[in-house]
Amino acid sequence: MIKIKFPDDSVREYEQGITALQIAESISQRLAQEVLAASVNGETWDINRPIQENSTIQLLKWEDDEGKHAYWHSSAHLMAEALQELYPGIKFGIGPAIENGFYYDVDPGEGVTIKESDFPAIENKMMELIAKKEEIIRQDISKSEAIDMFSNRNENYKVELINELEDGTITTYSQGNFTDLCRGPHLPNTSYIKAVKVLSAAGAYWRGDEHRPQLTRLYGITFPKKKLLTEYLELLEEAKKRDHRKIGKELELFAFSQNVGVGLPLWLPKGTQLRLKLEEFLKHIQQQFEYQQVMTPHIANKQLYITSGHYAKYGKDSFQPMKTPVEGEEFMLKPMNCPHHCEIYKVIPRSYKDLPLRLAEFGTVYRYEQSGELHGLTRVRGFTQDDAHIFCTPDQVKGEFLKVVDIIFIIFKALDFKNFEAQISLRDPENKEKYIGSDENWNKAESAIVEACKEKGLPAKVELGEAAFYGPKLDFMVKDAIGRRWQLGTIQVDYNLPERFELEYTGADNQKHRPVMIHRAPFGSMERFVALLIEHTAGKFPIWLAPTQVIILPVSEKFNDFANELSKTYIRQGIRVEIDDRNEKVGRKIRDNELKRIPYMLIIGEKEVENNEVSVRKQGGEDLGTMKSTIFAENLLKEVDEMMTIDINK
RNA sequence: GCCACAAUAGCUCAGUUGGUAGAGUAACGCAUUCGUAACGCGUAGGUCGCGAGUUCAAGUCUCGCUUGUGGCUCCA
Repeated sequence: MIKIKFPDDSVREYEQGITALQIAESISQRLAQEVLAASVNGETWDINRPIQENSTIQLLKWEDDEGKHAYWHSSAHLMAEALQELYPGIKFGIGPAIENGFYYDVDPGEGVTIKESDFPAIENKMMELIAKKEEIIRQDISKSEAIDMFSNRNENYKVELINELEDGTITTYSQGNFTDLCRGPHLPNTSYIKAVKVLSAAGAYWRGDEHRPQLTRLYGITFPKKKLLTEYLELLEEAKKRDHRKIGKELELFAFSQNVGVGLPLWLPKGTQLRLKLEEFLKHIQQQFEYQQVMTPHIANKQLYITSGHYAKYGKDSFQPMKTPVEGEEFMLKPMNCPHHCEIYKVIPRSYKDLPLRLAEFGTVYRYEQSGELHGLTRVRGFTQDDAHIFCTPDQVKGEFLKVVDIIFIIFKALDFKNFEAQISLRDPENKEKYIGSDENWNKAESAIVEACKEKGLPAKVELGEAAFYGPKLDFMVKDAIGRRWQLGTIQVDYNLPERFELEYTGADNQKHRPVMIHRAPFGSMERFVALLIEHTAGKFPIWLAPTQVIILPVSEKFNDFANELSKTYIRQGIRVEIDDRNEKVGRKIRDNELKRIPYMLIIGEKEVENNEVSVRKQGGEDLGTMKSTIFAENLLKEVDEMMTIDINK
């Protein structure tokens, strides 16, 4: 007999060799039906794998990430099995479970492509295999056996993976005629899967290396109930409605023109209004944090980027230098603001008393992003960073870092960005030659970031090898409507540029010292931030940002003149007003659609005109009754003012 | 840049096996007019992304390009 301990610390005794599934059965039939995987002494196991010794166990269901993971991982195998039947000779790469579903990278062979139109056939084959209720069987095999097995089947991708594994740790999972190299865990059989959907096909380089063959990545998702699949697909449809590209067009916020060029956004009047309010908001905060605003040109002599080191690294992938009438003279569009700010630093000799020096600029930069990378406002070729560079002493780094984190928190709170993730990007210790700067400086910078996060109680994921070539960074990531992660706020420590630009300050010891530079952009870029803001709010902006704050509706043509006068008065006071004077030509349903993104609606009829009043409805339909038009304006301006003015001491 | 898919009126989309280009909505005009659940009549709007090819005939088939979309790689 062995002792099995449960999450609630209760202990039961079972026969040696019992499985998690049998344990579940001993508790309740319902549980046995729902359990998908089990955590055994902290390791995730198949539920039909015999347990030989005293263990701590947790039964994992669909609601548990590990349960879902096993479920989707088995689904990936199921799709692979279906593909193997439909495309003889197909070779397999890797096929993991992901956040929503799973994928499998496959090489269907020379000249064979798997297209969207083939998806139904794949789905049907999967359903067929499910109906067979095939057992999924785990097997330990030796490295040489594994190599033999997969070599015989020409599975060169798998053989490559096996070669990197240690003998004695290799397992395979089989179902029907399909056997895959796999660590598991998996479902006991294929019949657990009830609803399948192949979602998309995409190219993916083998092992993420663009110099290696490109495989076909098939994305799919499965569910234990048909209804869950339907709901998921509906959710995706709903999410599409929040797409910033769609809303940006509908609300006339921004546009693109092929004549201007791909990836170069045109900010329309309403979008500009929104963006300017955000800039004003950040300027106000920065003022309180003692930043100084600067302005620099959009181009610079190529030499500036040779000095900064950027030309060597990015020169050939950038917008190419432009020539001048002077032979040999070349200028570049600026891809970042840092070198310009370094030059500002150097204009006058600096003392330790000047530090920290915080230079801020809404700086527009141009980067030649790969054509396939461009995406709405989130990835463009010309964009404006809410940039600032903090020049400080090494001792001030941590303190300044913490203050920047505060600014980012203030912004995310004011705009209700709750689900952000923080990521600390450090260098890859295996590949130090990829980075510029001394070991000592890197270690200092990296520990400053890690400590600062700890002090702020900010749970941050640490990623090795994700650092910029000049220094480590802390990024804030936010998800878009369909769950893609985008980097917004960023704080980067840089010991490199001060070195290259030979920046100095005179210390209290009357000696020259090198300052440290912190790059930071709380929004990241205005373009990307606005994009994510649109997706988070679905275009229903808080009143201080709303491109249109008030819409005036005269109920009849007779009152159009009054409405027009009122609108002019409001606009002069700085309220953003629109008139809908189509009167009753337009039905309420249309108006509701049109108005759902506008905070206030003012209805003008006979009574209102007589008394110089407005009947106010709030976004969503709440009736606030009638009031003097001047009172409404005063209240609105006061409300906006309060939202714009953040007191950092609170 | 690579893989897959797409492109028809300002917007959302239909257009069968190749046979002269359609709807809704928005815009404009006339008529109507008091708290909105699409008033009526009318007008205008398209080189079917661009360029070749096949054909008596191409929105539809083939090829190339452009732009967009979902991924991969990249992201100073």
